[in-house]
Amino acid sequence: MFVHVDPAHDLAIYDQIVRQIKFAVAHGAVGVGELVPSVRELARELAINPNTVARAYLQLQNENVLETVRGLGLAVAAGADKRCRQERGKLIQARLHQVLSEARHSGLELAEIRKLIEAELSEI
Amino acid sequence: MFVHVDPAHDLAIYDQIVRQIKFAVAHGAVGVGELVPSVRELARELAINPNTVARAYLQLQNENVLETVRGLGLAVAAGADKRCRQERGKLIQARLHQVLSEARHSGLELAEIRKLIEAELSEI
Amino acid sequence: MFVHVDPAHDLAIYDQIVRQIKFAVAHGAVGVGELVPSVRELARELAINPNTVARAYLQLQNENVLETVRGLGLAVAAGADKRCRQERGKLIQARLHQVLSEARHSGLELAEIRKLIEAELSEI
Amino acid sequence: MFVHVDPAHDLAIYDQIVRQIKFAVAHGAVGVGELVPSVRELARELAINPNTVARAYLQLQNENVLETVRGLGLAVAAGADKRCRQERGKLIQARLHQVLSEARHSGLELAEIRKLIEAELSEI
DNA sequence: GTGGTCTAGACCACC
DNA sequence: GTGGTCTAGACCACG
Repeated sequence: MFVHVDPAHDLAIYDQIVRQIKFAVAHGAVGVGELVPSVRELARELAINPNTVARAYLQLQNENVLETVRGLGLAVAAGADKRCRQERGKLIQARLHQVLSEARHSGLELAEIRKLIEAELSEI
Repeated sequence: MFVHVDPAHDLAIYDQIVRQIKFAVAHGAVGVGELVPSVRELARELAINPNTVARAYLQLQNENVLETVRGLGLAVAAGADKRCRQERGKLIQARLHQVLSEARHSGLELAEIRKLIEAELSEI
Repeated sequence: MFVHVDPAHDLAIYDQIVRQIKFAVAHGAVGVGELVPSVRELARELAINPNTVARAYLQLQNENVLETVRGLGLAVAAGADKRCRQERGKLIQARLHQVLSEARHSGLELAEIRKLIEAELSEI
Repeated sequence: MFVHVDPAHDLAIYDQIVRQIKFAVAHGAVGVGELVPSVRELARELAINPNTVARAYLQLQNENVLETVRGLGLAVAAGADKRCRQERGKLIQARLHQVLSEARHSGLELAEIRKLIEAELSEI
């Protein structure tokens, strides 16, 4: 399964599931039209409360990532792959913006910031 | 005053105060040994409950940023300025690391990441 | 239950709770990973305000003795047992040091101090 | 002067004064019948609030360590030296009792406690 | 059910 | 005046 969860993480469990499903959809790990695991199955697998999985799936439906296929379950919605990729890009950009602007406001010089960035990039 | 608070922000009010006091200490807006505004005064100024301010101040004491001067109030602890600056640096580095590694894991090419960074840096 | 509180004691109630939880952890009365009584339950049991219990638990989290398990409660953190035992040892040593050095400074002869100690030890 | 005060100490300032006066009396640093510094003089010397000194002196009068000498000030009361020495002895004994009993209750073996004590005694 | 946060108001010791 | 502690009761997100 492409989802794993860490109850000790500060992010809510249902949110971890949401993100990972979106991530999987963005990467094509699950294709458009494919069924995701049922609420009960995923809950059993992750050893968490089914309500938590249901909540994650509900949010994914509200964001048009998943859609119900009557009698079968939930499937990845048409266009969800593209939307997930876009969202991911925007998210990263927004976070990058926030970090860099905070770094600047906290008094670091541009040169110092560049140094930090290069150090991090070379690590990856 | 060097503290302002946004109750609509997702960060807890007491945490906003904690961060801003640390920020002020790191910048020298309040020097070592100086008194910070009293609990009641800051509460009145921010139009929040004194307990909330007290909680923020309590945490700052636990982190050795403030110390009580009995009967007078709370003062910036010795060495707090240096420690706050260091902490700030580490925090920024950690966040930068997280964002960049997430960017990399989400499939962006190094060249694309650099483009985003340059765009953000030039904005600042 | 392994916690009891004396409101007449000069030590703050929340601090009594903190110490007794640490004591229980050090002794293994509650094992690593086990849940401690919920805030509301302990408050009811001790007939005190839930906020007071919450404050004690907050401090125990800051000292890495407890950690939240979302939706379930607070559990003893990994390694907390060892840390609590160490802390207890250091505390006793520090207090012993203080008493003995005060005794010496107040003019008592070594022989007299030893007499006092033997008297106390035989009592225990 | 035989009194010095640390506002950062956790003990209340007035209590620090009380203890040090008693200590001085017990040692004979100030003899029976001798005058102690006036409230104003001591306050100026220690750079603290005169009310604080007054409170300490008040308590010392209540405990019959000092007595007023009309027109002159406060003097060490007759027999105060003996009483201070006795009190000091009892205090040390009580504290020793507390530390040793806590050490025992926290699970340390008698042999271990003795080791700690010897280590401390040899240091002094 | 759980903890986390916030408000409101009280009493205390200390300076 | 100051901070420290405690009570009472509310609302929230999470599982």
